[in-house]
Amino acid sequence: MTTTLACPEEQDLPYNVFAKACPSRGTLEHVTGRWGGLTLGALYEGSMRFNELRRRVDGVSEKMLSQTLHALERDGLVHREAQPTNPPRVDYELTALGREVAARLLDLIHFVEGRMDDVLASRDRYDDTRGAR
Amino acid sequence: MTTTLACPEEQDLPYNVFAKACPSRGTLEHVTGRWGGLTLGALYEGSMRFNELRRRVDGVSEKMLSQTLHALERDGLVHREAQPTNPPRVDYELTALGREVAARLLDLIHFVEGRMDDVLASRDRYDDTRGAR
DNA sequence: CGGTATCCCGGCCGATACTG
DNA sequence: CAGTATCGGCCGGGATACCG
Repeated sequence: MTTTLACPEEQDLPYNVFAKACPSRGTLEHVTGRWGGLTLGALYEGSMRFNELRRRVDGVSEKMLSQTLHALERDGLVHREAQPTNPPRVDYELTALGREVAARLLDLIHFVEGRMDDVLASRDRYDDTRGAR
Repeated sequence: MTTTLACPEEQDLPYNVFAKACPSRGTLEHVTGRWGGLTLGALYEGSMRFNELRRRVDGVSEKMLSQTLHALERDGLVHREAQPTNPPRVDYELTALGREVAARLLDLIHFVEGRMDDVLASRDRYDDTRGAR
């Protein structure tokens, strides 16, 4: 690298996702993974039960939702509250840290949703010029 | 859903990532995918050449970087500028749209990096109580 | 340098069945 | 309802070889 650092807040932290071995890369993958992002986004609306969450995150299987929730709970982003009733009732909710992460994620999600027309138009142009080949 | 909508800017757009078939989900996966996010983050620092990018995004293979760049270019987030010199020189840079996406992504990335100590502490607690089982 | 083509393995993930 | 267990397909993605 030369001296250019256009990045507005280039931090000098011990963690750096760009490094292969940095644990932050793993957490980022939990957060931005196929189901992690949608799960955090759904829980931002409020506490939810397992099957409620399953319906909200269209297409997720029981197994993947379970795995995803475990990973997020382990990272301290989701809190699991089980009531020993019968039938059992378990509620999932974001922790304070989870809410901060989810807010940033939703900002990204909403932005992308809002610009999908541009994206689809770009795809058409790309496919027209390159696909003709 | 009931009436609770805690989400601050619940939009009424034609695109909704939570729906399985929505194209925005695909774009979001390009953006937040394993290599997509890091590639956009790296390019936020400025225009870069292929191998420069490869070195910056530690661990990415030629094949995956190539695939990732194609997907991002198709979605209109990255612009590819090839100069027909010899040896060839190709520069990649973010489009205006790409910069906006990358800025939001970096906000998330930096936040996660900054809170990794909390995350790692949470993991230790989780593994202590649950792993003992 | 800046890629593409091919091979192939591991693990992501869905489907199904079962438990408390 | 809220999961776990197990199986198997498929494809993400690394390694290698090759091209302009």
